[in-house]
Amino acid sequence: MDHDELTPRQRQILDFIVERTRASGAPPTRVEIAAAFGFRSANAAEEHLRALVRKGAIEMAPGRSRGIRVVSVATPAGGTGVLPLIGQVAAGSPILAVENIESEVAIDAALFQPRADYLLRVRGDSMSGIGVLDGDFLAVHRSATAESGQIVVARIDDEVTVKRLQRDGERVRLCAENPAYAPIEIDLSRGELAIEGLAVGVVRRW
Amino acid sequence: MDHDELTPRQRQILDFIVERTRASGAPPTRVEIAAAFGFRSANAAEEHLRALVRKGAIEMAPGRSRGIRVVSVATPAGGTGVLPLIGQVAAGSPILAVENIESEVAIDAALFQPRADYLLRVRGDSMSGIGVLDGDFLAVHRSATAESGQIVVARIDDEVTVKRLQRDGERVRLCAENPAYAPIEIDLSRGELAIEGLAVGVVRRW
DNA sequence: TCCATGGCTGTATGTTCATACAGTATCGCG
DNA sequence: CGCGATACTGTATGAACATACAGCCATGGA
Repeated sequence: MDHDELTPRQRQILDFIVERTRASGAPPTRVEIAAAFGFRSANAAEEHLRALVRKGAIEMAPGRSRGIRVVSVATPAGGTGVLPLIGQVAAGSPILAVENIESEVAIDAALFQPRADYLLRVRGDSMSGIGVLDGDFLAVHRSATAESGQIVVARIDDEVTVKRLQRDGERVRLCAENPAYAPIEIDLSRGELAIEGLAVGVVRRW
Repeated sequence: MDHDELTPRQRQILDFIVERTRASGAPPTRVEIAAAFGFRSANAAEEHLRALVRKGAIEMAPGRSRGIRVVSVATPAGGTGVLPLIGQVAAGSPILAVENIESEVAIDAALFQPRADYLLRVRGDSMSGIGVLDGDFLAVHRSATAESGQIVVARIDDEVTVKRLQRDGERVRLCAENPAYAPIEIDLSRGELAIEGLAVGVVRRW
């Protein structure tokens, strides 16, 4: 984890290993490392590798060719996440109901904070002011509550909408981020508002 | 690409190579493949590998240990893709150089079309007109060429920038999507423009 | 029927690789 | 000053690997 204590030379070696692994599909050998750095002896590479193992930057499988593994630099907490993509939400159905799931998208849910539970296809340009366009996928974290100022996925009269929440005591407003749309005023005491989740990110494919 | 013509056995071998590469960090050797399938001869693995090369499923580097590379790009079951996230590009360095890679993000590269090769952190609001904001991650497909009208990642005077390309014969313009920024005019014959890639999507985390 | 292809066993050879041991030189630290 | 750590050169050895060649058996065309 904390291989900040690496010497500059050791960091170069580590970088080379990462780069070479990515480029060629397998980690380099001692001789390849030596060649890349101009060492006349493969042992120089060997000793650098030992230092990297000692400092926790890599692991080595004994006796195994190209048995170098870079520790932890790569994936932060491997999330082999697949998020459901919600297209249109049928009236009266829960958002995550099977019939609403258009497909599954391979994205790590932990990319977003708090973690995303699903992607919602945005329709219309009511949020264009904050760069959320028609057709974008909104990453949504399920939550029944929200704080003033947050972008929420809400359900009003059985319709799912994305708006910015503004709370002022008992009075709540759902504001579009587009001057062409008027805010929606809601009286909480009548309980017409159901918050479905918080917007935590956007994914757009061109 | 279309190795549907693989026999069931060959597909098993290919799957094993993919799995093993992911699990151990390097492709398996002939002996390891033979051991995994119970072959009593490493040559059985060798011949399977040759068949896979013939059918375009893998490539092999001659004389190189663990020199197997799986050609297929869209990882099979949904794709556990990981894209490098490029923060700031050091002047004079290739975009994908290790020192530019800030982290890795678990997103299926095949989510985008054409496939994304890396994510580039956007700085500034010059593309805010099309919903690309400061801090967004631009999904980029590597390409040295682009057509008029496309959003490109280009390098001018050793600086990486995102703009819309407009080509008019020998004259090329790089336009911001923000009226506050003036278009950049470039004479192609002087060769000052290097196109690094095409924008294929956006990822934003709030 | 012959022949190509897939799928193996068995043996062998030369290269690639990991790794140990013996040195040399520099540098910062107590 | 001496010691340990870094950063190498040089040599060596055995295990790991890629890969060629010689066969065997089955299946599915031509």
